Amino acid sequence: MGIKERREREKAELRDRILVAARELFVEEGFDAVTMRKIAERIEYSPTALYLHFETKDEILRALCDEDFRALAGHFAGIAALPDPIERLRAAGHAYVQFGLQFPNHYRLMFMTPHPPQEAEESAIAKGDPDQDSYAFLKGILTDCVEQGLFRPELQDVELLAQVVWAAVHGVVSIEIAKSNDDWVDWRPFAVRADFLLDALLNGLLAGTSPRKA
Amino acid sequence: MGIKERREREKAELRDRILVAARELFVEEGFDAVTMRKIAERIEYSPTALYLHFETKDEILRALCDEDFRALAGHFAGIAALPDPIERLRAAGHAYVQFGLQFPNHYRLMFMTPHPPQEAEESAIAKGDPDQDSYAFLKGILTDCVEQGLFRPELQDVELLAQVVWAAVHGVVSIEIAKSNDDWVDWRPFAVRADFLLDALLNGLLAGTSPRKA
DNA sequence: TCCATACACTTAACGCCGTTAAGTTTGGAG
DNA sequence: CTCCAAACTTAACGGCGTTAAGTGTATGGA
Repeated sequence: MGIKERREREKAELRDRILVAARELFVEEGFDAVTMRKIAERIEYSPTALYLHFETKDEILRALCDEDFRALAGHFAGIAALPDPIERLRAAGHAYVQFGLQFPNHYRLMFMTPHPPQEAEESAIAKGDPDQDSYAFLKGILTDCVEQGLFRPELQDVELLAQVVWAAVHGVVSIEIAKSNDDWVDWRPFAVRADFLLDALLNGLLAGTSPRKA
Repeated sequence: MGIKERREREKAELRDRILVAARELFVEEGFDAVTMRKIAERIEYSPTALYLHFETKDEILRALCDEDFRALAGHFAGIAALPDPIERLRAAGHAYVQFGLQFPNHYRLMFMTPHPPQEAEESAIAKGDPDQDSYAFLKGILTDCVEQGLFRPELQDVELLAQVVWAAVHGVVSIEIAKSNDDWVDWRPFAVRADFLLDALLNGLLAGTSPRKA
């Protein structure tokens, strides 16, 4: 009795088409252009049809976020192979920053917009798996740094380290997204800011006294 | 002939009442509750009356931002008196962070939301005056740090330093605002994160090799 | 084979939103 | 007293997210 299966397949297909359309709108027309009506028009269904697949618009956005979080994790591919954990950390920082600049609308949705607390995480991302969970990936790198004694000896809390490194890099990216066209500030080039912050922060974390220069 | 003056005074008064109402809504009901209609209801005028004083809703928000930027600068009062520029820098960081946590809706509007580029700055804030312009205040502190040789000698670009220090602190604050109720991460207490990041970054900037601990 | 039904989907509508067009009131100038 | 300009209102437009009610059709059971 493959009928039920076929039905489910078709339903999942439409669900996917909704997400694809939403993502296209996001990329092509920006944050505010993503409306239920426009998504519907793009897939040639009525707006209410979307509600058969998602409870609210917010759920569509959350699903998009999920995909984007996995995409972000994908941006880290290859980095795990670098032998030096400090190099890994730098490379991860660059990958993160590059992701943010390449997909500012997604980044804004993922990291700059408050969302209602997520339901107990049935988020389709395997939490803790570095291939899907970027935060876990970052913690993995920092664990190596700590275990190899690269950081100052009092720095042992990997969770805290991860949150702070993340915050720093997020700071540069999100200011760039929100404020880059604000002429109040005589902005240095983004890449300079990003590299400089990462270098300075690493200098502050590393055990050795001699400043590294990339 | 004080009639014209009286008229202007009354007009300015209503303008102020609009801003006050908008700010109240902001604080009491949050970001999305600030609508033209609710502002109007609060001051007991019709919604269209607002358009006699502001061209668009965005202009109201920009005016609010202006006030908030001055308020932020006010948060730094007293810090300028501290003799040690490093202490000033730390204190400024704390003041900034405290402002962000106390007024998350304002902070979100000021620093986490992209705005159309501002018109040639008739923004009512005296750019460069540390009492009104927080960015100038930060640059002042960093200029002192550089001139007193407290930073590593290759760090001379005060503009870059300001942008990077700001980015770091903004990172912690904005992640807190956007993500604090996200259970994916096992958050360390906010104050710990903020202090740790500031300390680590300062360690990376300072000339001396011995890590400072606050 | 025919019918009842479950389900995917649509049409129409509600109550919001920012904003505009077209009146209405009113107070001071001539 | 009249006229005008400015301040303000009412009514409306088009768009938004979302819901209620109705339609058509494929399907499983008789």
